[in-house]
Amino acid sequence: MTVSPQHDRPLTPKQREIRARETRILDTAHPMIRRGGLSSISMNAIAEQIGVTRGTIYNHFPNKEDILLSLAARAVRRRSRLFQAAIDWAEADPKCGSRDACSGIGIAAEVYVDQFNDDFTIEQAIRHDPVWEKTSARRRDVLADCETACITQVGYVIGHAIAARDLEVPTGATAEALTQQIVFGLWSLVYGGLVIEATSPSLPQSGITQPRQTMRHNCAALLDQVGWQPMHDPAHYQIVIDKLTPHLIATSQLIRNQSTSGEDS
Amino acid sequence: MTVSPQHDRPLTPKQREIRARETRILDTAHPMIRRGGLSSISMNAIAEQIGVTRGTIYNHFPNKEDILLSLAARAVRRRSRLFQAAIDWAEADPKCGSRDACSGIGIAAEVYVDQFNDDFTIEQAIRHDPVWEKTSARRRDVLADCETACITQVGYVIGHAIAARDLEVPTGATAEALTQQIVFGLWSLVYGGLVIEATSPSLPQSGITQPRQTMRHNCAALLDQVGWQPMHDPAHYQIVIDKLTPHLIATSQLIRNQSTSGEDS
DNA sequence: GTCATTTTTGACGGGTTGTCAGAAAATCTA
DNA sequence: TAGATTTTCTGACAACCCGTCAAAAATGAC
Repeated sequence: MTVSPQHDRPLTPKQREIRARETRILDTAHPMIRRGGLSSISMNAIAEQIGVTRGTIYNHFPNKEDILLSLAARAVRRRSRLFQAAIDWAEADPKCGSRDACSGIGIAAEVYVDQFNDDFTIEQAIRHDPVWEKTSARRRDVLADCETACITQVGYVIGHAIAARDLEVPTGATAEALTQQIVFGLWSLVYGGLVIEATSPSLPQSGITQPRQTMRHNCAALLDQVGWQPMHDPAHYQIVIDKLTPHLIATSQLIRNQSTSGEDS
Repeated sequence: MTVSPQHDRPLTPKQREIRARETRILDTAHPMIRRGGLSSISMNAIAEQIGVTRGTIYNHFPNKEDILLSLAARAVRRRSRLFQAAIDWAEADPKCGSRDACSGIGIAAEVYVDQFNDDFTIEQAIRHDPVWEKTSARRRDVLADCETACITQVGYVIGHAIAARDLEVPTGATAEALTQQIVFGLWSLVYGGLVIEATSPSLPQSGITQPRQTMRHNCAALLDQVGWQPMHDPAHYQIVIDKLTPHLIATSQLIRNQSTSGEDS
């Protein structure tokens, strides 16, 4: 917002500094979550840590909530890259079919929650109206686009499954309806399951002792129910998990190390 | 609103007033959500509205978060009563089997979100660590018990289904494992679906145009997959929805009007 | 080196939470 | 009923935090 739209002119040192600071703010805010929880993020603390006054931060973000929203957009981008890694991995292996790619995305979601737990926390935090209502519409749109991209990845896999005849569209139904059902089903099952696991202390008390395994089982049940070939084979599934998980963890490391720069808005 | 007369130890007028105030605080805080959102709840506002100083409120609750937690416990109790209404309704109708009772709980969850939307909001809000970490352990336990009660209701229905042979425990598996799978599956599907519906603006953009219908469809698919008899019949399901929903809405009205007193802790 | 422009500052006003010593009220006792 | 004791309430206080804005400082063009 403080940077004037200069396209051809080389950036002046000051402009460079300002642009870099946007990233620096986010890089500073993010690790605070791990150290002191979400509530430890404050304009004060961020400003102090990067050696600048609060007023300056407000030149970049209109409020704290918008910083959170930007962090959330980053988080979703990371998740999306993990999804893509799973898809690529499955497509590269001739032994893997479309269904494995789909399962792989589920595994990727699990790895994401484990490897980028703070990001997962952020994603949940920004949903809450005290946060949400203060955010700017522009950044909300950016986030929505990131999320749509994630959904699109799942849709892509489903589309390929239909094209490959692994998945039959029932007579009288449309591919869109089927896609909607699967996407929303898996989304609810995985997102809901992981949120419940992360935030419901009464889980073991309620007889849910193995949420992850149960979650996978339920996803498989859903895919079986819509007739996604090949049908669930626990042994094969376990092999996919065992081989894909380390790959995704390595990818996580890669993502984490990569510069967080790029478009932020 | 009036506490049942205690025989052994008559309450002094002052004690009565104090005890009643606990309820009054909650009754005052709750409607603030509808008016100004969650962020409009403040010790200041509550104290002012019931004609007392902030200090007095702190004699009842150690902080704002504990008030929210108490409201959440109330909320879960309301949901539980709605669940029970659905179960009772299904058991009273000879045309309804165990599976209808299970579906009924799902309908009840939908009605709960629609009729007690503020309560649903509260339930989500207290999960967030900035809130959660400030709450007292005692009240957290109370809440956990309320939630366990809800889960137990679902477990009860599943147990009856197994007993009635509507649901077969697969050879090599235990009833506990099957129950866990169904409970966690439905919980994730419904809770996740409703949270996504309520907080994800990118939903239509992502091709999810009918979240509720899709959600029901997926629940039915899950129950079909585990072989819960009778198998899904859209027509019959619709009849259950059409008859049960008004009943549950009426029950909601009843619950809403009923005194919110009782154990609060 | 000058001067217009951009950027940063830091003090200000308004809010919130939680505490606590002292005031007030209620209850008890004689 | 009057005083003593206990309980309860108060309101000021300290410590945060947020967002603004006029004035100061830095920048960079000429």
